[in-house]
Amino acid sequence: MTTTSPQGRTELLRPDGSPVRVLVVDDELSITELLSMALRYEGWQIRSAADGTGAVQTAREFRPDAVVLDMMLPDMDGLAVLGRLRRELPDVPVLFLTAKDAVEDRIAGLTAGGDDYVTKPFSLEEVVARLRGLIRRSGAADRRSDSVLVVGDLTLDEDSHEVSRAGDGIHLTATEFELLRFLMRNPRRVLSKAQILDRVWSYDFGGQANVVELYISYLRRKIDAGREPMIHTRRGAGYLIKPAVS
Amino acid sequence: MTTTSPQGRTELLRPDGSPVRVLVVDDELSITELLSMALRYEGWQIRSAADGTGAVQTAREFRPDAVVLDMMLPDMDGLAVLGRLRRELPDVPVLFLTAKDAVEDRIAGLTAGGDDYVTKPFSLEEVVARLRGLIRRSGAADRRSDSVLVVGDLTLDEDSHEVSRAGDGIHLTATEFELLRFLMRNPRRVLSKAQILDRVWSYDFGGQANVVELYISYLRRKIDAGREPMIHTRRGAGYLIKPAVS
DNA sequence: CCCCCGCCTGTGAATTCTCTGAGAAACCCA
DNA sequence: TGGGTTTCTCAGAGAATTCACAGGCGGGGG
Repeated sequence: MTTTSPQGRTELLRPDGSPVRVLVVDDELSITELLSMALRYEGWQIRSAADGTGAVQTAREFRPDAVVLDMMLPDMDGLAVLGRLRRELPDVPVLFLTAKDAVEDRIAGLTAGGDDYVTKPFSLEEVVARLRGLIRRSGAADRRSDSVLVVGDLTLDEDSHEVSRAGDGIHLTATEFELLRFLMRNPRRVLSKAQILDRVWSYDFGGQANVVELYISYLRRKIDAGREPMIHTRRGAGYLIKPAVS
Repeated sequence: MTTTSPQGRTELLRPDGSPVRVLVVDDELSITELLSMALRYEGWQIRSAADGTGAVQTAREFRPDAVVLDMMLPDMDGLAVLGRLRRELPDVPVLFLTAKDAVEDRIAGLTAGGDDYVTKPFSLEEVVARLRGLIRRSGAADRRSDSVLVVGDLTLDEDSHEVSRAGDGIHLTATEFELLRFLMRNPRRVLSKAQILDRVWSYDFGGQANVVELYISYLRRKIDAGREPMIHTRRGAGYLIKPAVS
């Protein structure tokens, strides 16, 4: 089931109307804090654990609808944690966090079961999107909720990553896609460059804030090119997207 | 929930009808005083603390709906304070105060959880507006409260920063927008130039008082242009805005 | 009725913000 | 390993915004 808040954002809910529950497992406090903050903001209920033992314990009583699991934990191997979690909650989808250079083949095998993974350092947009996908597909949330964002004649499919305006397919790079997704999930709302940076770029990004301007520029070329513009600048405040008409 | 006071101002209230509670944390007394005064004027209940330890302590018993937190505290790092606050009050939104040049510093990720920040020196309008936004979105206040101010046929949307009169969109600059917002939040009430200056301009503004006249003039051109005027001068007292049809 | 003070507004300059081209570095896939 | 793609830095151009200054206007007290 989905519901629309007054701000116009759509939230995932469980069939019984209660908030989705997510368990976050990572030994770095800064990561669990960051994720907890961001996921709570999605309207989800969050519990966190710092090691495998704690994870299994918490899972038993919290009964989460999804788990975010760092593969690198102090007390036991990620696979072992996964095994015990599965004994506890056979059907819960898991989003793995892995180091960039980690053995991807092992992960690949694991995600065959409908799970998914992101590499550190990740962007929050990425984590939230993957998690939404997992929860949606697991059936914990109402299945009718779909994965297509629409603003005016612009559509973005979060599953297939297809974007089109007025029927014309548009090719976007990964970063462009995430930026557009963030804008489209907050239509008609001014988003500051800081907000965009925090959400779309990795948490360890230390570069110039003008990458946001740059990517807005890229998006405009692809999306607004020769059409009625949908992406608008609010000088001194940020950017927003809205349907072309009105 | 929102309610309208006898003076015609709309106030944010918690679902149970009690006033919103805000904790202000800053080591400079002049800042906490300034903020406390301004926020009390909004009808909110304010408590303040001068350091991290005091902040956590006060938060524990005061249970604020929002926190204003200076990132630069004598006893501990802003992030450390944040962590402890979060342990105490997982869902409370935080408005960070940061020095202008320290923005890049370690603000990264902070706005991701729905939090927000303003740079010093700030204007009170800015702080109040951001705080209202945070509280509104956090759900501490009734969700029916929305982000659109209306006076006569003039509307101002705080989310999209859009302004229109009788359906015609009007483009305002950042300062014009803040001034109009202040006027519209106090319809039919005379606001002195001093009040406006204190509220809309940064607290360290050292310029000529006639910027207010100047910006009123700008607003009139854009809003009253060729229409029944809504912005009125009370010679010797100040300005006020009210619906055109008296 | 006149003058003073407060208010209005045109001009222009300094500043800040945004956009975008060019190119280097990292990345990806074969 | 090699070429195409993507990400990001740097820097200059250009535009928008802010603000000071100063002359003009006009309301209303005397």
